[in-house]
Amino acid sequence: MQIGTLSSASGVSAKMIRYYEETGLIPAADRRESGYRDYGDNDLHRLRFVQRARELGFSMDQLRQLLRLWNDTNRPSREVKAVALEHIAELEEKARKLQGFADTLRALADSCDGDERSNCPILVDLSGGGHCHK
Amino acid sequence: MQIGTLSSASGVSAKMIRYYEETGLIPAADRRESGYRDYGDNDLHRLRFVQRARELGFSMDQLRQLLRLWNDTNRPSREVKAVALEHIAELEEKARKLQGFADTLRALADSCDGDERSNCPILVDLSGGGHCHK
DNA sequence: CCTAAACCTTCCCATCATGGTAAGGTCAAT
DNA sequence: ATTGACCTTACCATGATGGGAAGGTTTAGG
Repeated sequence: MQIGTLSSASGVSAKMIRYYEETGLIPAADRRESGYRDYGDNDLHRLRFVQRARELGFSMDQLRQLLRLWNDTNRPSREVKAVALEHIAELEEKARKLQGFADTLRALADSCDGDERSNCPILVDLSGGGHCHK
Repeated sequence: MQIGTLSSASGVSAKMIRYYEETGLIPAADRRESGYRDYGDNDLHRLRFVQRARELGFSMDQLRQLLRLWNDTNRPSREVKAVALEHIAELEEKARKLQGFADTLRALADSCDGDERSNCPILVDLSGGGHCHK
């Protein structure tokens, strides 16, 4: 299978497949005489795994861990669960932070009339209003 | 005021102040004969505004909009509110997406024993388990 | 057999916001 | 005059991705 076929079948762009190889996330592909990369079903399987994990927001570092565990059929599920839980904590922290920003802004927006007049509590707050004693 | 003083007073690194100038987010600073940048209170005020908005997750593009509105004391508050609401929607969408990832993973992690045995539903799912008829 | 299209290869550049570092100029205090 | 703290520009790096150029390969059609 050529890289284009693998790309279509896995949903990962050829560009990214080469990048994953270059950075060692996946092993270097076999080459034909022409220099073309040549893949097999196991490569497709692995790349689909990578794609699924990326869709779930795992970083490439976490993917490296997951792939190591994925290759080792004898690793305890405890280790996999630990990586997953760590990632869950990161995701939830990021989500909370963003929602916090949204809530802060929402409160400001609610206090802004949003009409043709120029008075705007949003800009006043961003300017440091309330913290400035001048 | 030199750039270091402005940096301490605003909480924005000197590096980023130069970058903001280079990309046109803030106007080019006055220069002394030595070539040193020279700032005044208005610059500090503007940079604090920028810093507050960055803390709230506004992109530099949105900041450009906000600064334009901030400079124009006669703009209707409607325009400011529109930028804020747009950003709120973006933040909430990102937060929802991350929380969705977390929920998906949480369900997988809950079904994983996390013990010394190797059986792990998390990896099975990431491998495409359930979608593969093979 | 020749050509054109559709592949593939490597290499370089860009993103966005930020940090680091290096080589060199300036200023203030000792 | 020296030292140390400051400033300047210029370049490189991040992480994950896309874009494009310049050139080689393969395959199908005429």
